[in-house]
This record gives sequence, structure tokens and C-alpha cells, in this order.
Amino acid sequence: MFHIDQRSSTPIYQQLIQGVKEALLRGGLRFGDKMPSVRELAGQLAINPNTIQKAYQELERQGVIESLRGRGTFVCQHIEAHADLARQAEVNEALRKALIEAHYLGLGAEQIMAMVKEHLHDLSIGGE
Amino acid sequence: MFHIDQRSSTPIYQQLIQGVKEALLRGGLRFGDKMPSVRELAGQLAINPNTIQKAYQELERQGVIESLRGRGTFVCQHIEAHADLARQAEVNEALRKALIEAHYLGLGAEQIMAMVKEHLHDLSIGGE
Amino acid sequence: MFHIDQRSSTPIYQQLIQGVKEALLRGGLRFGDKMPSVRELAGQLAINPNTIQKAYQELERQGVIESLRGRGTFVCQHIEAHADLARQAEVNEALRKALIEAHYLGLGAEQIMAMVKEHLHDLSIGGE
Amino acid sequence: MFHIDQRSSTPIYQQLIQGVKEALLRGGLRFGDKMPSVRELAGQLAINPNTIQKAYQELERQGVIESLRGRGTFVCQHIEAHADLARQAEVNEALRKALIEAHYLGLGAEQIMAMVKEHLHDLSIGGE
DNA sequence: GTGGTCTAGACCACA
DNA sequence: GTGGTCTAGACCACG
Repeated sequence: MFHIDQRSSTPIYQQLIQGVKEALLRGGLRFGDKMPSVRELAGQLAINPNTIQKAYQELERQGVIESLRGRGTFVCQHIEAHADLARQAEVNEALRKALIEAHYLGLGAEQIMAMVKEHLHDLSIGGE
Repeated sequence: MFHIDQRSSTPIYQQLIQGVKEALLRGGLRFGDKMPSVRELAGQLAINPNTIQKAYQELERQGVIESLRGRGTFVCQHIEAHADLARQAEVNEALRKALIEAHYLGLGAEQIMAMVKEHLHDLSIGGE
Repeated sequence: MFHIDQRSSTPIYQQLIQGVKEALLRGGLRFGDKMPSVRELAGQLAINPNTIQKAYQELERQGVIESLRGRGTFVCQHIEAHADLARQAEVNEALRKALIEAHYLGLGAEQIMAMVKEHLHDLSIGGE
Repeated sequence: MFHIDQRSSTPIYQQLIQGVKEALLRGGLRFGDKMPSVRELAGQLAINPNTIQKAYQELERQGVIESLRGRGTFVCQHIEAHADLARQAEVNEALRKALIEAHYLGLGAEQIMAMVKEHLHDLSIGGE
């Protein structure tokens, strides 16, 4: 269901969060869908249930999913991003860092722009 | 000389690496320049020398600077990055993640592209 | 498990790296094996954990082992070394130096060749 | 006169020692030849005179050269290597290490043997 | 003075 | 439990 790279330096639970958000963007997951249970997903991905739990909690905290006692966990309406300045600066820094690294890989501005456009299209991110 | 955020969750030594690379791109550091000594920089930034050392060693491994025994550490000519596929995929993922996060912040494609362009210009990253 | 000479002038962490590589060649360690944890090995060898850590990180950088967060460190499939010219020249020089030193010890070409062959056999280094 | 690599990880003074021994083997230096003065060589190689001094002292200690007060430093008769067991083990280890690294570079036994033979021929190291 | 190594001991995030 | 980061302080070789 989600692609997890055990070797990646980014924590598994963050990869999961990332994966859910991406699935939402690409349409694999829709508002109201039921998420697999913690145990089920842990089994499928061969990952420690604690790790799944941690990801779900974080996603709930971010308002992406919600868990209803006894019924399961569901994707909920995407709430408009609150203009959290700290978070904005953080994302901006991550972007800047990625661009620097891309340049150190030998890529020029045009190539980098092309990559960005491809990603945006791939993720179905359109105009405002 | 470099901006370090002690509170940030990203390791200090990585912030330093990032800072050196940025200074190089923006022209604050040039090929052949002598880097401040480990102890000196440690003093200026109020950081343990070992942490500076770790950053310098990693930068040396990446071919950004070189250490000459007993003489000091110097910025070296930037050799075209070797096409390390693993690293390339890594950077690509980081970029993708940053873009997804930017979108979750409520930014549209145009705004994101504008941000990217601004960063590239700011970092003096031009055509190949 | 590994033989460390505290008196040797070569750094402990390099002796460890060397030891792991040898164990791999001789079959004491195999692909997929779990390495002893940093703390465990530190205890066994009576060496500071940081030193073990340094060795492990360098081995990971060289692609010999890989660390999985929270799970441990594992020997990984030996991927064909990338043809790093600098490194190649380095090894070539080390070999040359060793041969010169062997000659200064009073050994002739035949004896040196015999030593080389013995080492290769001992390390199970066969044809390409 | 001698080839020095400022960047190499092996100390400059050791490179010098190595260079003198190699010149001796290849005939560039002969018994009785006068070595350049410390200052002269320091100037030629753009190296700190202390470093040259250190190399000369070590070479004298090893019986390769001798300095005569007021006259200069001269290459002296090559004394048959004394069977220093410690040194022998040391050289043996260096050789082993070089071979392991060569293997990790992706070289097979035949290629390594060929390299060894080439070096021996290149250094004019023949039968006992 | 420079960088390089090592120790001791602490704290953290991850699984 | 695992590995990863950081500090404080020490010692060494090199130039």
C-alpha cells in the first residue's frame, strides 16, 4: 500500500506520514476512506506496530486523519493549511537545502526547474 | 560567520555543512580560501570543537574542503560531482518531500515555482 | 571477536575497519549477519563506544555494513566498488610502499611474490 | 627531485624517506652521493625545513644516509637489513592491508599479482 | 599552531 | 534495546 524504505535515513514513521499525504494528493486515498488498522498495516509492511501508531498519531494531530473509538481510522476533510510561520520557514529551508544539494550533484538551474515541474505535475499540484 | 540554531532538530554539524556550502555558492567563501581553524570556529560559534571537526571531515569527504596537516583547512576546487545514483535518488526524494510540504502549506504551483526561482537566483545557481 | 592492538600507531577505529573487512573475506562474517551492537562490542573490546561508532560509520560509508535505526547494524551485500581513481591511486601507492619496505627488509622478488600469494590465499581472494 | 603530495594522508616527512629509498633503488641516488642541504631541499619542495630535517634524521637513524659535520649529508653503504622481527611483522601487515584494499577495489588475484610484478620490475627488485 | 584520535558520560529519537 | 549527536577534556603527530 505504501512504499517504505527501511534503509532510508528518514524515520519510517515519517515515511508513512509522507506516504499517506502523497496518496491523498494523487487520489489513492480520498476523504472518508477507512485507513487500514494499525495491526493490519504493521503486518503488511513488516514494521513494528508502535511505528505505525506513531505515524497515525502524528497524522491525526495534523488533522489529516481521525480515529473514531471502536470504528477505526478515517481520512478526514483536508483543513486549509493554517499560516504557521514557523512551519513555513521550515519548509522553505528544506526546499532551499534540497536545491543546494541538487546543484552539488552537478545540476544546473534549467534541469532543476524541470525536475520541480515534473514533481508538481506528478503530484497533481496545480494553480492555487 | 555561520548561522547556527542550537534549538533546531537538525544536527549542528549538518547545519554547518549546509552553511559552508551556501557560503560557497553565495560567494562568501571562494576556492583556495583558508577556513577558520577548528578551535577558532568552535570558539566563535560557542560549539564543541569535536562537532566542528565532524562537519569539516564530512565536507572533506564530499570534496568541498581539504585539510593539510599542520597547516589548516582550505576550500578546494569544486570537482564535478560523481553521478552517485543512490545520492541522486536521495536528493530527488528530498525535493519531492519539500514540494509536497509546500503544497500542504496551501501554496499553488505558481507560488512554489516562484519560490524555487528565488532560491536559485539567491544562491547564484545558473545554467549548467 | 576482533583483534585490537592498543599500542599500535594505527588508530583503533581503523584497526576495527580492517578487522571487519578481513573477517568478511575469511568467512567469519557473511552478508546479512548482524554486527554486534556498538555498546556490546565496546564492552567486549574494552574500547569507548564512540570509537566503535566511528568505525561502523566509516564502514557504512564504504558500503560494507548498514545501520537500521533501532534495529542494529548488518553486513550488506558487497557492491562492486566504484572506480574511484583517487582511491585506486592511493591503494596502488600503499602497495608500492609495502613492496619497497619488504625489499629493504632483505627480501628478494621470489620471497615477496610468495608472501603475496600466501596472503591472497589466506584471504580467499581468487580470480576476478 | 622528489615527488611530494601535500594532500596525501601519509606525512610529508615519510614521503621524503620513501622517495629517497626509492631513488636509491632506481639508481637516481648512489652510494656516496651528496644529498641536497636541508635548506636547499626545503626551498625546492616548498616545504618547512623542520620537515626535511625530520626526514633526514630518520634516514640517518635507519643507516641510509649520514651527515658529516660541516661537510653535508651523504648516501652511505646500504646495510643489510637486520632481521627485526617487529618491523618484519609490520611490513607484512602493511602488505596484507594493501592487498585487502586492492580486493575491495574490485581487483582479482591475477590483476593484483600483475600489479605486484610490475612494481617489482619497476623498482628493479630482482632475486635475492 | 594545526588537525586527528580517544575517553567518559550524557541525552535523544527510533523501533 | 538500537544507533546518532553532543560536550568536556585529554593526548598526539605534523609542520
